[in-house]
Amino acid sequence: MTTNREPRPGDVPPGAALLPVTVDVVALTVRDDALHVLLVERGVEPFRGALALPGGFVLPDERLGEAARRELAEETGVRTPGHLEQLRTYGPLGRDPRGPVLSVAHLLLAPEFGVVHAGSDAGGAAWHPVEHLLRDAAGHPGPDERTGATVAGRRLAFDHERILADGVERARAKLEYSALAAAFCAPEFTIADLRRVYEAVWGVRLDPRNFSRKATGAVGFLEPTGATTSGGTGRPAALYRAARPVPGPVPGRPHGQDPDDAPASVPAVLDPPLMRPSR
Amino acid sequence: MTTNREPRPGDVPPGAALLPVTVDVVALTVRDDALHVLLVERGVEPFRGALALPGGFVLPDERLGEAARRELAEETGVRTPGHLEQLRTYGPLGRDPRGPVLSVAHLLLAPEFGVVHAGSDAGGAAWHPVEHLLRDAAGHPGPDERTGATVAGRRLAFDHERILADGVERARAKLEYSALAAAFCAPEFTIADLRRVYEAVWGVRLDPRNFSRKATGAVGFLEPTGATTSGGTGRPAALYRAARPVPGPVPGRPHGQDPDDAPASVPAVLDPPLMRPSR
DNA sequence: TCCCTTTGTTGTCACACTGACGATAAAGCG
DNA sequence: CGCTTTATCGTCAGTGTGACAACAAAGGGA
Repeated sequence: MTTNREPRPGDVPPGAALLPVTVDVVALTVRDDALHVLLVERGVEPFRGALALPGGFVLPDERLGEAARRELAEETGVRTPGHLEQLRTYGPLGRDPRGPVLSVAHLLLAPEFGVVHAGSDAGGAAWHPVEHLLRDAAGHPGPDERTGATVAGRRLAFDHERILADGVERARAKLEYSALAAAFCAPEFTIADLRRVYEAVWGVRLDPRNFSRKATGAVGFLEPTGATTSGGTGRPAALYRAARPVPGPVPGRPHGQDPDDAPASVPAVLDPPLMRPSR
Repeated sequence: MTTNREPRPGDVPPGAALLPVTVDVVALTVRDDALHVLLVERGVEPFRGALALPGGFVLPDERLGEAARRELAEETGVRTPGHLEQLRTYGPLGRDPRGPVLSVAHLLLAPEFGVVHAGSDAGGAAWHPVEHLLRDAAGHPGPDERTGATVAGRRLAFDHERILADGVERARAKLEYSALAAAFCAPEFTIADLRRVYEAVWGVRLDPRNFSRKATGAVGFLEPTGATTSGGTGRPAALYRAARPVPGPVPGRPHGQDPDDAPASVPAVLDPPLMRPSR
């Protein structure tokens, strides 16, 4: 619909700023019943050696969502699955010692994927439990306080701690009123798998009986496959997959879609919502 | 915490894009029991003569929220009141015929304010009913279909129609679980004033008796002043003001704050939420 | 002055949803 | 074959909700 050429100086009023733009990705997954975030160790200044969200500069003629997927692929070595959406824009002042930089943060919710290789300017990507990284910010109290503390107070580069907090809060909120929890699961999953996702993201324990009633009762959420699990301990569980989003736009309700982002794999609105406890 | 100098070419990797960045503002108010948006008529190409959201290029050493307030002031002639928050970032491709431009959209919820003068590059700002501007996008059906249609199909410049739709949807959603409806009202208001805000934004009719029960029952929402209205027709109504936000951060719940944005006048989370009907 | 209209506020009631928890079903394991 | 483990169904009291009756408190006109 329009040309994709470089902006010419004549297009922009004199005095307007031309800003370097980066994308940073809060990639979340559920691993060992705990919420984890993908972090890289910075190999260049500033913040060399510190942990940071994967990300980097947007290239010319590149869309924001493309840039996020590309940076993620470059720094993990794999083409990442999952649901990607824009989170919020930070800056341009007071966040990078090199000068004004605008960062468009994105949020990725995905089943756990293996990290293959260390990128060019980052010393390896790895999953880190978010609980240890958000001790001071207005996070949840946490289910249990371990005595043998790990790397509790490790600080992230730039303003990435705040971006992480915003991303986690967005994920927690979205589980309430959207079907996005399935983005953390394999294509087929049990109600218990889904419940463990909610428990890990919210940091609470949920009653399996009440959760099953609400999850299967919500319209447009789950679709039984007919198959069941086998081989594990205990009674086999029915397998479900995420329900396909409704074809036409719902009249009264929002669609919860980001048309600019990647074609969403798990969208739609949850009705009735699954609210967080302790209201 | 850092220097505010211009980015030097050496700071940015070769190949990274320097992008012009604009802010656009979806300024919403309730006027005559209908949701209105502030639009300007463009005085320069592209889209000269078309209606557009107020906005413009970010200046160097300027924060995003500051730029939004400044552009609003330049194009309306008044220092705008109300709650300002970041909405979403659009672009950089396919939205401006002059080339790639990043737009960080903002949302302003405010009581109606008079527009004073036409800005330098905009031919006058004015309030426009949103209902006429969002006929095709997944908007609500609308309370009644007038026969004598006004400027129903008028198209907005750039991708501003989509930004407007996103802003309206954000406002509709936020009324459910936040105390932001008071941002549309004068400092002191009645329950009926507040109900008319909800009815205008959601495009529905609400039962005054049930609404009164829920609004006064929600914690951290309303604070009675003790005074009542007088002079109008009917029984006088009690006056309220928005409750002050809680001092410390709530442990379990998000604060709903945007620390980068202007010091919010009306924040906090609504408990229990006031849900939109027709679930 | 006395209705009458208008608007705000309190109450009532049936229904749906929720959390707590008992009971049952269906596997593997010794 | 009981025992453990996990999944699933039922029950029941408490609570929020929509629909609606009833009452309260002003102004306006005959």
